[in-house]
Amino acid sequence: MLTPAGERVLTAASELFYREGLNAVGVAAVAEAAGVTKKTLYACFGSKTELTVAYLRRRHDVWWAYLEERLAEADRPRALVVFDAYIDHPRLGSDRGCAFLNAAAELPAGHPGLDVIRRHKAAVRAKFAELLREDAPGADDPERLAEQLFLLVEGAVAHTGIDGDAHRVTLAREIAEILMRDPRTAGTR
Amino acid sequence: MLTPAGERVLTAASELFYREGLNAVGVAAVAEAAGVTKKTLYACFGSKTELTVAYLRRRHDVWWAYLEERLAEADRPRALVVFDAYIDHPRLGSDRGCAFLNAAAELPAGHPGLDVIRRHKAAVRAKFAELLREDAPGADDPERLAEQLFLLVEGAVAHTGIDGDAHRVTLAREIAEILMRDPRTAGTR
DNA sequence: CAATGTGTATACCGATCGGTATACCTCAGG
DNA sequence: CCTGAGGTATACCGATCGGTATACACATTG
Repeated sequence: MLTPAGERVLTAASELFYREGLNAVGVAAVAEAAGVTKKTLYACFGSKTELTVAYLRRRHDVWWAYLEERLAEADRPRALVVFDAYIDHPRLGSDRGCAFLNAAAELPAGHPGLDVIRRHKAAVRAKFAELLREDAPGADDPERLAEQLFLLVEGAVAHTGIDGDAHRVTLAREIAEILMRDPRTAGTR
Repeated sequence: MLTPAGERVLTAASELFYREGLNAVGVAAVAEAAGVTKKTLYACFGSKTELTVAYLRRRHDVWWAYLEERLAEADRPRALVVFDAYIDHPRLGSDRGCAFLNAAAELPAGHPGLDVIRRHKAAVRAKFAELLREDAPGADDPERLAEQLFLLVEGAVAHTGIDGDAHRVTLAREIAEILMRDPRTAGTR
């Protein structure tokens, strides 16, 4: 469990890390933004590496909870809801693109944050497969279609950081619609 | 024109910036890798910002020349060659993903390198449109299909950095093939 | 009451950051 | 011959990096 001060540190870190980048933000800046001393920051997180991991985990948890919420009230087929969740999450900024792809671009090999990122991406991909299996039990190759949808959404959010808006996610959603309608997407010919 | 020493600096910077990230590599490390003093580096490039811009420009030029080379000897439709160029460029590393997306994740707002990145991406997108127009003059909406193919390749190379290999580019190529074959991809219904 | 945990404030550590200064070398071209 | 461009080597600058040390305040809780 995080102390109240630790919670403020994590909130400030999430904001700064996403907006400025991991390497561009020092622990002193995080502490000051949280209204906390460096000592408190290190008492709660131990190191910048662990704070980075906590930031990525929190980001995943928040987005995932929102996704599940949207999925619960959606009608079939639900796979497209994943795109919607990327487009209009109310609290997570999107103008700087995907926080996980951005972090992956900065983290050195072996950084524990990379595992969090890979697990997040694997979870999204697995969710696509789960939704496709449940909503269209007779589909040719749901695993393969899941991989395709995953690729689409990845590409869209990747470019969101350069564009400054999420219009390509909408485009990706349209392509996804086509793929889900067309039996040939399974790659059987 | 660059002096021989300047050329070595740019080569070393390209390698290091791509492998380690822009913010993780200091000018001293670049100079040492190039076998050059910092003074020479600054005589040639003036600042790390300008060196970064030169790195991005060079990266675009090298890849673009390779793309044109592949396109010249390809048969129609040539749009898929863009995917191939991403998959197997012999000299540019691909295990760290797209150098431009990675750089965009690190550069602060207002950095001149961002313009180089946007121009690079716009050039790729325009090349798709050009190829589609020339190879399939009767197509419904080549601009829209170009946008879709662009999105696919962007997504694939974005994830290449996390995967460590380019297998998703191959997947994107397969989806592109489907889209190019199907008249519905123009989004007319 | 005392003790523990959570916090503040401040100063410090060695290392590295981007960038500059001084002094010397070397070699091609007028 | 000699000048100037393109180098090298080294030392330095103030700022910031991640991380630690010392000392004090204020609660809750046993």
